[in-house]
Amino acid sequence: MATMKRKATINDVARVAGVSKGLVSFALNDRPGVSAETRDRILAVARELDYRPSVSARSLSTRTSYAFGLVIARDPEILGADPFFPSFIAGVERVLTTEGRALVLSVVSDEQHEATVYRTLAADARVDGVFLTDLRHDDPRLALLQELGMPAVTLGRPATSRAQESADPSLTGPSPFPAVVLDDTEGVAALAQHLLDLGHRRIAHVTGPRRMQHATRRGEAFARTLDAAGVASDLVLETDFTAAAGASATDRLLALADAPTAIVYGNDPMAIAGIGIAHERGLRVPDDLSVAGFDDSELARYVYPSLTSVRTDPLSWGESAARMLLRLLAEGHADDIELEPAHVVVRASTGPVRTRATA
Amino acid sequence: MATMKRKATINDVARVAGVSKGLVSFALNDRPGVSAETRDRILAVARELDYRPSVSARSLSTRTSYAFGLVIARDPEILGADPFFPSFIAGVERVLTTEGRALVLSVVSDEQHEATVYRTLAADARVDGVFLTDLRHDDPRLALLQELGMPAVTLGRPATSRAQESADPSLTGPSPFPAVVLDDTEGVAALAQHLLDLGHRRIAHVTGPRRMQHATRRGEAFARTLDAAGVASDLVLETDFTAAAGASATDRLLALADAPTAIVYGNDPMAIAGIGIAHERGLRVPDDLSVAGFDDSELARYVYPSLTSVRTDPLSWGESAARMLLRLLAEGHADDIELEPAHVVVRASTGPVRTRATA
DNA sequence: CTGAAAGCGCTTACAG
DNA sequence: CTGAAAGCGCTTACAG
Repeated sequence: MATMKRKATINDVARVAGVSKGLVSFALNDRPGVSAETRDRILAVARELDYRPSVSARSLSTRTSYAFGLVIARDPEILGADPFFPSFIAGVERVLTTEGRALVLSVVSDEQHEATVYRTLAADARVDGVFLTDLRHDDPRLALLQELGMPAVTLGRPATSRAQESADPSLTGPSPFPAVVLDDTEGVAALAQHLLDLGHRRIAHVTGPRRMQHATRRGEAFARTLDAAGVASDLVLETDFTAAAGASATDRLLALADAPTAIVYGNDPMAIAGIGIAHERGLRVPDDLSVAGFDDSELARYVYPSLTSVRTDPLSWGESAARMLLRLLAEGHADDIELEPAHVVVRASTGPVRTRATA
Repeated sequence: MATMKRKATINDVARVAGVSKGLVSFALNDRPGVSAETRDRILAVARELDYRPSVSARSLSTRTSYAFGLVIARDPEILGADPFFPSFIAGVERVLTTEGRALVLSVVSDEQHEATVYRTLAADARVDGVFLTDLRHDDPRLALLQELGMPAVTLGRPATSRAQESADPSLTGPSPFPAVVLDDTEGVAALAQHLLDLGHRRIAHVTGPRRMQHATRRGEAFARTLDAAGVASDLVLETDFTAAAGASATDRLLALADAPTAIVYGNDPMAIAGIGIAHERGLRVPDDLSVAGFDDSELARYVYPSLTSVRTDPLSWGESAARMLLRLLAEGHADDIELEPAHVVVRASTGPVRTRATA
């Protein structure tokens, strides 16, 4: 196991194997045109020398970086509070490491800076493709990435689906990128129904930023379910996903003359903060107020009362997205993927409406 | 603003400026030997052409990747629950992006796989240096990175400080790397004292994995403070930092005949889970049980009761670590940095011991 | 102060 | 099936 002083290069392999370095390259990238025995010999030598192709040399030749990018435009505080991204990233990693790809991560605190980061990533050819999360309405990144010629995979299908795309594909359609879709509307609708079944008739929705498509989409699914039951769906508050915003939204809702008996939040941290506010006001959960979160983070099961939430699966979302991006680059296109839809996990924070003295 | 079809290369700049590409390179990297006016002309042309040096070409020439690495060996679930890393990463990013560096992130679920990742990062020359977090006792990464010749910065100083290093620097000392230190012992000691002052005499400590140096270090600081007050410091439970582990540790502690009146946890999620268990058992916090966390995550302020915690500052930790790694690479060495020590943030989850009927 | 040339370690037509 | 050569876009001694 003598550690070699200098890293072996393709020239070393060629010399030892007694062939040209071009042939080594062919053998290693198993391209046709190398006899079986020559290839075997070359591979044996490569293994022997512990040869690993230089990424930067390959990159320069092939104009490929062998890395994918993820740009997250969220405030650091929110990033830390919301377990979605760490899990998503872990899923991405799980696939990339086995494929010899690296993940280049960028965190920007505001969406203004975002474009600069993508441009730099593209100009420096740092990454071969990117993951697009937190899709927004009329998301400027779609056009930007197209302009940059940067392949991408979106989490969720942009609002105007590719199916409705203009017949002329040369026109900039709504989404030029394949999507890995996890239907959250079903879970949201089931959650709304769950609350209706418990007798709630005054239900509030504390959503994420409206400019994000998933917030709007979930909001609509939620409202539809309430509407279908003849229950008002006007109690909607928009937040930035922070626990702080969740807390203050809860405060406002509970101060209402006609306060809700149930509140559904866009993520678990906000719901947990909501429970905190309820307790502070002397309300019992779920006797006086039912509360539900979203994403079903680890903590949901352990807070008191344990939190009803909607389980998405960020880890496998990450895995699928990574595999899709690999496929997109290898084959030039990739079909949309549908993951298991989100589903409700009922715990102790939601319960039947307590019968009150009729107003 | 006509978008150029082909990216400008150094040759384009040289041609337009009427000089050799070598001179362009000198001017851009402002090295001596270029007259002021020539440099200005070259820079003007570069700007005009929107020229950006190719990272892979530079990398190949300089054997530098212009990227730093962070390998996290934690289970995805824990990663998601613990806000430390997202904030730390955000801090790192804040510095790197302005310096034209990228962050390559790797998440591995177990420490066995860790070595492979570092070796690959080094063999592929993916990164110029790495951040070492969650330092362990006799951490194998120290020797590994030395063997690989990979520069690094550690979060916290390895247990055996560099000051105590053997006189012969050629021998593998305890830590060959500079450290950015955030003293957490002070905050932990202050927290212990806070509980003592409230009258607690039976105080438990639910720590992170003992193989991690910060867990041991904090544990010692905690025990020292209790010992100095003549209070037993034997109630220590080790966990893996998950909320699940925090919950079960709490369960065990509260089932004790001589159950603690206060429990301190190694991170906030565990403390929040602890509050959950206490409530489930019909205990009131802090009347029947005081609870405190660590790291002071956003949620701490919004749970009920709001959580006393120890505030470290992952964001500036990340910033400092990034700056230190840049300096280490630029100048070949860097001095250790001491950040503001951690301090206690007292909230509603800790309170005076309730007088009980004496047993 | 400036230019011409070699080299970093690969890939890829182009010949044979 | 194999070799020799050019090229990717930089940096860096080496000359002048």
